[in-house]
Amino acid sequence: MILSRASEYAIRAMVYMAEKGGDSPTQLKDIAESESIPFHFLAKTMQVLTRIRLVKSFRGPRGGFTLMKKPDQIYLYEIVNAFDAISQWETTCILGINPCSDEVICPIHEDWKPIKEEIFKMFQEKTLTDLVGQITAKREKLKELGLTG
Amino acid sequence: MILSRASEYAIRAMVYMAEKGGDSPTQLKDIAESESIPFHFLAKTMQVLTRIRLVKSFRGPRGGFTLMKKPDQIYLYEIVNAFDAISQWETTCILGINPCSDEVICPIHEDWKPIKEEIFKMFQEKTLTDLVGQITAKREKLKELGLTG
DNA sequence: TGTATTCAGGACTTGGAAATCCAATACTGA
DNA sequence: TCAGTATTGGATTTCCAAGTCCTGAATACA
Repeated sequence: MILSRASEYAIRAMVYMAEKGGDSPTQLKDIAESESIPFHFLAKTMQVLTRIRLVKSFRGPRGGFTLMKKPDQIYLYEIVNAFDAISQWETTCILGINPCSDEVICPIHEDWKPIKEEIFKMFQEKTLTDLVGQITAKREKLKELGLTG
Repeated sequence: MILSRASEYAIRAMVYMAEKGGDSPTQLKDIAESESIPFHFLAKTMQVLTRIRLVKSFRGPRGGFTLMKKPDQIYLYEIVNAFDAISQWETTCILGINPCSDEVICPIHEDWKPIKEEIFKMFQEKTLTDLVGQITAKREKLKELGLTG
């Protein structure tokens, strides 16, 4: 809706890794199955995360991925911005009359700006640690209520 | 970014019509040229607005479109929801773990919910009248500063 | 050293939004 | 009634995100 699939998958994959903890790498196959993410698509996604050094990859048997920082040091903003260039929102006009800035305002700029900032703040303050455990909890509740998970 | 092209175009087209005022219909060609919107695409967009009775269409010479209500009675929400089903956001999970509700919350639900509501409120409160004049003003300023309009 | 395992990355396909094209219809004014 | 004008709506194309496939490269361990 607001985020691309790649961003959604990346967040969920990293939260999953944070939940597993430990020093041994988490494998793509494991993540993809547990999180119901298309394997090959997740592979691409992880390549990006590796390139921007949010995760470290290990090839070969017992290979996989590990987080490069402690979960409470990994902010959602870093992940999301890798795929959705969220930082560009700053100057993107909600009505398509670009660019938008404090100098050249869009008709609903004054209303949209604070909202935009709230979204930024949300991604900038949330860390993986804040999400640990909650995704699993949600899935269980969905199952309990007989809704698709 | 948040809205589809169709929504953006629809808002701009209707604001343009509101600005012209008068009783005589505004033509597609006129709107498309003034707003730099692809003619044929706008045609489709206007068809939708006609179907949901936000505008009335007239065929033939001196035909075109007129607003079905006074500009201060036309809320952005009505327009946007016709193209982007914004009302469905209510239960759409920002991390892709659908559905999301107050009962089954997404990991960042508590943070996202108030933001979502602010966005709703913005579209629900803003009318065409609130935008009249401002788009033109913005374009002039962009031109003045030598930026693309 | 050989082989199975795992990620890397280029090429390709699919799906849906965005954009285009064209024939049909409705209307105006002469 | 006729010619010209403007919207209607179905069909098609384009574009990009999402998803798939395949070969190659690195690694562990027997």
